[in-house]
Amino acid sequence: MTRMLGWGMPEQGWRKGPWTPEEDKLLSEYVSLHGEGRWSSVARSSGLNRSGKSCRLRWVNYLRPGLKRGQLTPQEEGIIIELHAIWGNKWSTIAKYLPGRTDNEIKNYWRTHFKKKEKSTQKQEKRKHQLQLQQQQQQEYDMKNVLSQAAETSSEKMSESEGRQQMVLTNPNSEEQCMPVMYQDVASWLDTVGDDGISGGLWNLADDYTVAWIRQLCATN
DNA sequence: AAGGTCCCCAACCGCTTGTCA
DNA sequence: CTGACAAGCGGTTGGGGACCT
Repeated sequence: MTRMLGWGMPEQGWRKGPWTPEEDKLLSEYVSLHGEGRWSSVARSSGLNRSGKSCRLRWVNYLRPGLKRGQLTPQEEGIIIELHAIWGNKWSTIAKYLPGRTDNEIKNYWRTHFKKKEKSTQKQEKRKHQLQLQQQQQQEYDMKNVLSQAAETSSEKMSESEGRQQMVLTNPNSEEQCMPVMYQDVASWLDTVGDDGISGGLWNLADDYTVAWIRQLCATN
């Protein structure tokens, strides 16, 4: 069965995979003679056994004159960060502000350089959550010990001075009702740990230029 | 040295949008 | 208005090289 693809040509027969130098030459010559556009006729007339889609992609991302090759500059990286904050994954829109760079290139760059940072941030969040749980469990455990001791001496009320932990005993046999009213602020504790421990990872991964740019962005926002 | 893992990037795929008869 | 086709876009995949164990 012959399946039709988006560009109105049969799937059978089109070459796929990496382009050869000969194919590049054919495509470049054809486009320089006839101009960009009408990609399906490029596919038919140029002698290339490639779909129009494939021809367009190859031209736009690789053969088009004026394309920059190689690593993005810190300035370009900064522009990407800033524009992505505005437009999200509108790669072609972002690409318009980076002459010589393609949407595909920017998209790939974002995925490899910033997604991993996002991933590491997620790991940090997970770690933080686990620590919170551990902290909570430890406090509950401590609390049970305190309660069991307290239950021995008193079954009424126990309160400590202001600004410190406070708890209310209603029924020593019911765990739920014995939950403390006030706990130490776990988040504030995590904040103190976070500077050189938990949240340090993101900035270790980010290069200086990125950090500088993000700081600059934060300062302007 | 060899096998495994990670990273980068070219290319493909499917969906959406624009244009025209 | 509608359907067909062309073109564009963003997400995803897969190959190959670099790096690690």
